[in-house]
Amino acid sequence: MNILVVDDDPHIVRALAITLKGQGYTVVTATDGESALRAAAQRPIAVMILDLGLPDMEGNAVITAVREWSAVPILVLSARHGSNDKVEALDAGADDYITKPFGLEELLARLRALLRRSTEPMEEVTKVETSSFTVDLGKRQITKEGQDVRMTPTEWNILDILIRNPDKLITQQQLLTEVWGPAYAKEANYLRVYMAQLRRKLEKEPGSPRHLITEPGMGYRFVP
Amino acid sequence: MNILVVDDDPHIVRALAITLKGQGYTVVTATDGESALRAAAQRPIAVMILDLGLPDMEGNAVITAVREWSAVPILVLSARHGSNDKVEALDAGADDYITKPFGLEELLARLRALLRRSTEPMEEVTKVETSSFTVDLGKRQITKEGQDVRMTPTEWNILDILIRNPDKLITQQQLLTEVWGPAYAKEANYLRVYMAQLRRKLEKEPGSPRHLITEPGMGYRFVP
DNA sequence: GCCGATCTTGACGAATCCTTAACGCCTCCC
DNA sequence: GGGAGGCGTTAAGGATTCGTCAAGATCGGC
Repeated sequence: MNILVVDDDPHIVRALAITLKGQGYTVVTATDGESALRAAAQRPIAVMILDLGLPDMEGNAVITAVREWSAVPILVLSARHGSNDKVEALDAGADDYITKPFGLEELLARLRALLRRSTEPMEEVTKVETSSFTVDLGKRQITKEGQDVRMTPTEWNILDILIRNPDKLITQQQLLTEVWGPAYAKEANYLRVYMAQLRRKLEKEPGSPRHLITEPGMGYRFVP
Repeated sequence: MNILVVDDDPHIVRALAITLKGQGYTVVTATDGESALRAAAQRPIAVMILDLGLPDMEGNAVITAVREWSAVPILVLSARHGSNDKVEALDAGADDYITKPFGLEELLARLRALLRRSTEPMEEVTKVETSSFTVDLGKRQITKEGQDVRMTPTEWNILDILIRNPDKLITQQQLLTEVWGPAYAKEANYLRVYMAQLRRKLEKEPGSPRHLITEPGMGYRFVP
């Protein structure tokens, strides 16, 4: 998680960097607008913390330039309390505005709020492809030879667990307790029935499965 | 664009409402936590402006309750300047925090920043066409065989969610909580009634739908 | 205060899914 | 070689869910 800190005062940059690193973030720094824009272009940035009093560029110009091509959240630091400055920065594309001097805790909390919102819409890229079928975990959609394959809730539950743990052995008890509840931990019959159905729907040769593998005496395994 | 204003002081509510309406927003108001939650569940809210000094509930409790089922941006107003209050509110799920007294211009600018970010990721999927009907999300207009089709608010809410997620399975709970609020998560009856109405209005053969598909036991899916 | 539109609620066959049992195959071990 | 246990397959019943209809309740506008 890269955080870009831009401030012309090296002391502030260093202090912020230490604090942020202590929180587990990776920190990238810049002391002027030019290098800030370059740094932002070089690597993926999760949040940009931007001081408005830069030597080479008007602060709002930096915001506008970044917004030309990126939607990265921008948190503005400024020594100016004027309402006008805030409005201009926010309307230029900033997401938040704190006036110096600020509390570190507040800065971190606002940072978390921004990160929460920006990483939330990041839907997990959950598309798994095998030689005979494709599964889109997000859409809950399965395709086999161009055709959509329908799944019942129980079938989907089982498949979901197996696919989210590729190549990993899932014991029968794990599957049973996850899908049916702990009370059914010994109903291994259910698994046989449903694994057979899954194979009939997904495998090219259900008789000799290549992706939904049985580990005799142990459990099942999904092999992409 | 609905904005929900929550404050126990009627003067502030009225002043804010007038200002916001002047900006072209639609304003919904509440003076305590209970009614705020109810109001938020009743209709789609674009932003929630929340005062923390409510008579019936702890302010952060309101935030937590809303976050149970909605990602709506929350802007907190508070008379308390303490850093701790800010951190707690932000970590509870608020997106921004302004201390009273505040400048109206700043409030509006922060509001714009929140709206920009929450509506930005909304892909411009404004027009969807299928073999039997056309939907214009922006104009809220539906055409079937040259004829305009009328939708009730609830019908539209459901259709809107489904169409904005083409091919994606939407759970019954998702639909119920998004349209009716989290308290109705088990009223699967409603969905059956409304899905039948949507099909009667949109599908060529409502008996065997081709675009509004049921996934038994799970939910519904819109297939273009 | 009335009327129309919309939303809620209940009930009923129909479709779908889950459970259960039976049978045959295979492997492993005695 | 035979038996036991685990596994795959199939089919039928019972349980759950779905689609449909209609009537009562609620809301909003005139």
